[in-house]
Amino acid sequence: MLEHAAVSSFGGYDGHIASIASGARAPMAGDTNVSQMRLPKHRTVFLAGDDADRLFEVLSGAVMVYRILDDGRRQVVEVVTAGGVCGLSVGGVYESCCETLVPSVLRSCKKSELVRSDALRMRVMEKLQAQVCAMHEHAVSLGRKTAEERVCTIILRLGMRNPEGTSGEDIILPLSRTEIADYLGLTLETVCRTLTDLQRRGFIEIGSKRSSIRILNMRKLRRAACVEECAQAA
Amino acid sequence: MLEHAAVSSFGGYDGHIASIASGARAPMAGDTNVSQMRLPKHRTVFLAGDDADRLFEVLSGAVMVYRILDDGRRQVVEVVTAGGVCGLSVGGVYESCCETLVPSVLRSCKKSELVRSDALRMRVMEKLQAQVCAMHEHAVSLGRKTAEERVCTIILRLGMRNPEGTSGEDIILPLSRTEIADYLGLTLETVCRTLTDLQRRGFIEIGSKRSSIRILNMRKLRRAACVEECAQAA
DNA sequence: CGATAGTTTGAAACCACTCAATAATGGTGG
DNA sequence: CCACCATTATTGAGTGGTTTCAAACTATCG
Repeated sequence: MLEHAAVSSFGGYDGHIASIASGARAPMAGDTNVSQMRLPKHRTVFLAGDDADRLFEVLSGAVMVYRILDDGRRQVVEVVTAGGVCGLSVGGVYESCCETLVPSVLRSCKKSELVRSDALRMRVMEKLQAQVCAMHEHAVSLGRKTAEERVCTIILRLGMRNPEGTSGEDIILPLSRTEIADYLGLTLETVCRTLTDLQRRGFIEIGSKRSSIRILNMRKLRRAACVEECAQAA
Repeated sequence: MLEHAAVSSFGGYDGHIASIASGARAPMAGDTNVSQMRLPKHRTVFLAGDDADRLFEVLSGAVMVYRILDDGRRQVVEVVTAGGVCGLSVGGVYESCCETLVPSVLRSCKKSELVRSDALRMRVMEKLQAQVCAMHEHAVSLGRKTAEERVCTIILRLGMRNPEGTSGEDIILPLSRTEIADYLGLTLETVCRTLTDLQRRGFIEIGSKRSSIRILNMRKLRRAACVEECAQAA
């Protein structure tokens, strides 16, 4: 069935992980210095206001980090896939919420480990660098791109595993329309309309399962996304 | 004259540093592993496309990191003040441009130093954490806040050195209207109009030098900024 | 004191949002 | 397996906040 599937897209790779359902909240690893957990989709990893004593590494799957304003507006500030980290904070508590988008495996460790373990620190720092760069990209989208450019950009990013120019392979979106909207700073209606329009113009084809998208014309999509060619696959 | 002055605001503190004018571009530290430079305002530190072999620490002053799209749209993705770092990259070249906003002192080092020096790595990592959190805030502004909320937010941030609730002290903006606009994802006209409106309503007072602003009603400004109280001064 | 860059203000246009209704999907239980 | 329900997605019409284009105004510097 896999109504949600591989994410890779945002920088790592992924596999389908059967979820082991648990409570309504990710089991916190008490005082264990390092622990690993397998979470089903849409499981809260941490909430704004929680003690920010742990750092999380996404081993597989994907999570989103988001904030909610008093009046309910939500902004997904980061989508973290395999290879990324989350759970940073400046004060003693998390300032954002975090939940899985798809079944995911996370490793968490106490932040005090960062001071102790050189290997961990090295790893985290490299991931942080990549994530800062990704946030810059995101800021450009949010600040200066039109709705269409933003939607094209996220499609390209989610489809990045595809070989260059290989229009045609299906991309499974790990995000719902609402989540895409909250990530792109748009409304879900605008996201829908834009997707429909891109399909009408032959850029993409939306699958019958709405979470799958096929790129029909990579060149047009790239142009419409307004991204400078930069990141080449390692 | 100090038409541009203390920045502090974004997390560090600042002093006025007499600039030593040099060429049109910051002198690159050749192959020196670590070097320090004092730059006047509006000096380019690096450009998108440059070899990304160096990392920069802002010792005093402030810089902005920005991108320019093909059609000229610009987005300031980050304002880095004393204590912050810039110059990260995923590939071999910088993807953004960076220039000083005010006279600043920067220390740069070869990225290979990161692997070698444990102290440096530790320091950079901590700064990166804070900057990721700041980027999250910024993403909320760009994605979900109205023009007025964004402008109020940046004023508060630029005035953060002020003791809680001390409305009345002058804040010197290190950014021009255009730069504020490019940082907030707005046009300079909207920034102007919004500032004027905030003044008309008694939230702030704009100095005769347009780069200085006085907060008249901190409570109203906070409410209008739509920020949850979070970061308390250390 | 004139020139230039930066800022402010105005009027009209447009993109994205809001509100609202319909359609499709996915899961549940008979 | 199919009917039913809740959720998610799509489409439409009208509004509004921001942008765009244009013109004045103000500082700053030689």
